[in-house]
Amino acid sequence: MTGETERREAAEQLALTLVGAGMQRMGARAIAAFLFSEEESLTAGDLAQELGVSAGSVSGAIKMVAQMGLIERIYVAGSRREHFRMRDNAWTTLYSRQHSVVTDVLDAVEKGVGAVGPGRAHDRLEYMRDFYTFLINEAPMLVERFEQQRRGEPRS
Amino acid sequence: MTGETERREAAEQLALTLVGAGMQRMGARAIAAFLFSEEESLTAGDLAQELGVSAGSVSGAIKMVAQMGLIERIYVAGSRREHFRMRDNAWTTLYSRQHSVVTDVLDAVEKGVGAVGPGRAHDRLEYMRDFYTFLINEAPMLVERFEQQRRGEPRS
DNA sequence: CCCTGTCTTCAGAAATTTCTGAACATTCGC
DNA sequence: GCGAATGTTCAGAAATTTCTGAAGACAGGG
Repeated sequence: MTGETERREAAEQLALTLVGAGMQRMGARAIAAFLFSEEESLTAGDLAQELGVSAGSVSGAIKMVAQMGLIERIYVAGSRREHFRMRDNAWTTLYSRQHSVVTDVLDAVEKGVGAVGPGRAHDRLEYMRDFYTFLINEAPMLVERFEQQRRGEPRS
Repeated sequence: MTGETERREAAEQLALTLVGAGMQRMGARAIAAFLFSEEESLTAGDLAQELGVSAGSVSGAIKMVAQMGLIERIYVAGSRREHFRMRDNAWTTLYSRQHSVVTDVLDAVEKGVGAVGPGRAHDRLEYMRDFYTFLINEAPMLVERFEQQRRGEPRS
């Protein structure tokens, strides 16, 4: 049975790598806390205590990760607080959502294709457009395939 | 025939969306400049002029995008300057490289799996590990598939 | 060897992001 | 409706990132 300290350190370590991957600090710490928690759900107060930060920071972090689709609110009878838990499909959802940023890029590329005449730049832009379009089309199938595969071999 | 101003604006616009996608500002502006350039290659000086920034900034930006595998140095006879050009497979390369950050995350998750006993946290960590492992395995095939498909229908 | 053109490094300035804390809003039980 | 518990907002402080400019390193021609 491993210690509480070790668990927290592993959580902080994961948060750091998520920051390295582009996520914002407090959001990363929050999602790591959810991921590593043995509780069914956490409240804003729980998080503030676990992370040692102000209520304001927690409010912002929760809004962010909820917006990303990683956590959801659940209703707990007899509690006035807002309880949140990590969604089961959080990571596949996150992967699918990257699409919104990819479509933004794609829009900008399309504008570029329209803004330059034939030539090297035009060719490069077309290539980029084609690849990102391909990714957007393929991602849902990829996720689907993962879920099927996982259903196939349910437990380790 | 579209104007120079329009081309620059489209480039800056794309740079901004890349920043939104997590890339650093000057690196994004540099890669956009390469993408939109009609020249075969650009030098640090060209970039400094095109972007209106200092030589120091350009040096850092070039190092960054070269490190990402998006541009490569080419040797131009009779020129003492270092010429760079965007690699043909820049975007597929970039996609494949994301793996290094994904593997970092994966390492942290592995540590987490080891650090918690059986329970909810353990299950969540395993799920996350399985999904990211799946992605890492699938990505090369995805890129391969794109390239094959593109070879099939060469030009629009 | 020196000189010139080119690129890199790095300390500090500037800009941006992130966090806090306190005031305010909301909700629910009574 | 009132009061207590909980959550949100926002202005400013703190921390971090990014850019610049000047000094220095390096390479090649003469």
